Amino acid sequence: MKVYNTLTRKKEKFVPLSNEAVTMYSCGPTVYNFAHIGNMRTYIFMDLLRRALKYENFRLKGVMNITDVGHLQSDADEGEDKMERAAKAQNKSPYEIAEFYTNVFFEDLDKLNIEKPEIIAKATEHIDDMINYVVELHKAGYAYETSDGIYFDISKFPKYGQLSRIKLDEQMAGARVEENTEKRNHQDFALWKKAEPTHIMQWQSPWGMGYPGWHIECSAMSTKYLGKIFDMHTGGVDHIPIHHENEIAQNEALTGKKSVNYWMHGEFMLVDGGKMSKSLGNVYTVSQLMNMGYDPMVFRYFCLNAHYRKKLNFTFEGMDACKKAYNRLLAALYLHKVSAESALPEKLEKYEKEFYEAIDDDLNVPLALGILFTMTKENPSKDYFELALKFDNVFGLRLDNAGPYQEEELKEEIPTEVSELVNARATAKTNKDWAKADEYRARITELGYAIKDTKDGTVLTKI
RNA sequence: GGCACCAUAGCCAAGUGGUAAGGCGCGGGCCUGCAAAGCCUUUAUCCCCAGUCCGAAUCUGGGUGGUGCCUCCA
Repeated sequence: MKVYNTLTRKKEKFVPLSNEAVTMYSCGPTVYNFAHIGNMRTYIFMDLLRRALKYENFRLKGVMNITDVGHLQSDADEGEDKMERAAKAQNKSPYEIAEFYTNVFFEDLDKLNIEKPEIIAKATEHIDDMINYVVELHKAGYAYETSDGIYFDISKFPKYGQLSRIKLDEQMAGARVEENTEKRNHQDFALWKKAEPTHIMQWQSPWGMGYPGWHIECSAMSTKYLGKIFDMHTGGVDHIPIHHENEIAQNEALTGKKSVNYWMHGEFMLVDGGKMSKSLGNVYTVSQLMNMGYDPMVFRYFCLNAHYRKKLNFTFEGMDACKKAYNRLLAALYLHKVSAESALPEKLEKYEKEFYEAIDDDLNVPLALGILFTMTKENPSKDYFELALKFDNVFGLRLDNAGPYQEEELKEEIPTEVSELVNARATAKTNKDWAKADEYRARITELGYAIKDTKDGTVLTKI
């Protein structure tokens, strides 16, 4: 498989360190709030990568972190802890908050048919590993203590900035962040923070009570489960400049060796052409989409329709298009499912090869979807259905749900006024009184229902 | 100010040197009393300018426009 490596900014052939299993670390959620659809896009990307690797017969050892430790609002060492703020707002303990949102997160993964990585690592269960890591860095001279914590000394790691390709001296030092005067370098980041007595989540450490910095969490846990050097690391593009840069510094300071061979990042999802943000009120969750009548698979399809390294603009117009496309896809596949015919082996081979090449080329899933659509246009054959299911090992679109095209069932009760009109229209139709029939239909429409005459009878849908 | 990405039909989106996948929509047709749904079918020369090449959406240079990051962030 060829994958795009952020480190080299090139597509490279993927060669694992070991034949046993691909070692992959994926940045997971901070569980202080609902994950939104932008977050989920990144996990869908991770899932596609995992599925594609499996399709190519790699075995996997994946780790995903659950950040259930509070981190500060800003790296400027001020501001409130996110977990604590949520806890206060909901009058619960941080652990309750974390548990609640962790569960919701996994439910969302399930809804979107995202496979859980083999190992799920909670930050609060790895505090000792983090402390040990900080101690090591401190001993080796890469960290120093200030009045409020232990910081990583960037100047001791000259390679800093290799992933994002920033030049440190060109950054606007302190432009939007209050400088912490005790820090030796502007980019130095906290490995461990000393806690104020009021801070709820804190642990005993060689530096008194405190809590870990965000970046050390991922380094400690990836090292613990995957070793100092592993194959792949995934995350969102926003993590490139700070979080992953810091991880590299932490991991490589001690070994002097490249810690991750392939860095892969999923692009952002935009909403209406701009950034998703709570203040703009354009943040959606999977549950909200479901309440609006969108099956989670429609959202997954929406994400699959664009390459993972391209920004994807979320609009409801786009979602409607995908909803239709997805439903038609299932309907088309159903014709193959119920067919007893066989397909020409050379055609099956051709589609399978095209699909493989698309996936193999840095996960060109949009192209692969196009291939699937083209295949469904073939004369119905159970073989095409079987092949589609094989493709679905990568797509994860639950194509086995293929069934005859169905109108959405009305979830609510139909008002008697409407059902009476439906009956009256049926009578008028039987009497070939078209004027009356059309009049009834117009009134049904006014009441918010659409009426369709199918060969199996009249169907009502909500407008 | 710095870094990065992007610009393909009405919309979404593949394609990165050999003559524009796929989806939605629109138009046309079949079906229907008429509609709707369904099915069939049609629909672009690739932001602008200059250059390289037998040949460029694809490479180079210069513009213009958009987005993200540089602060927690998927």
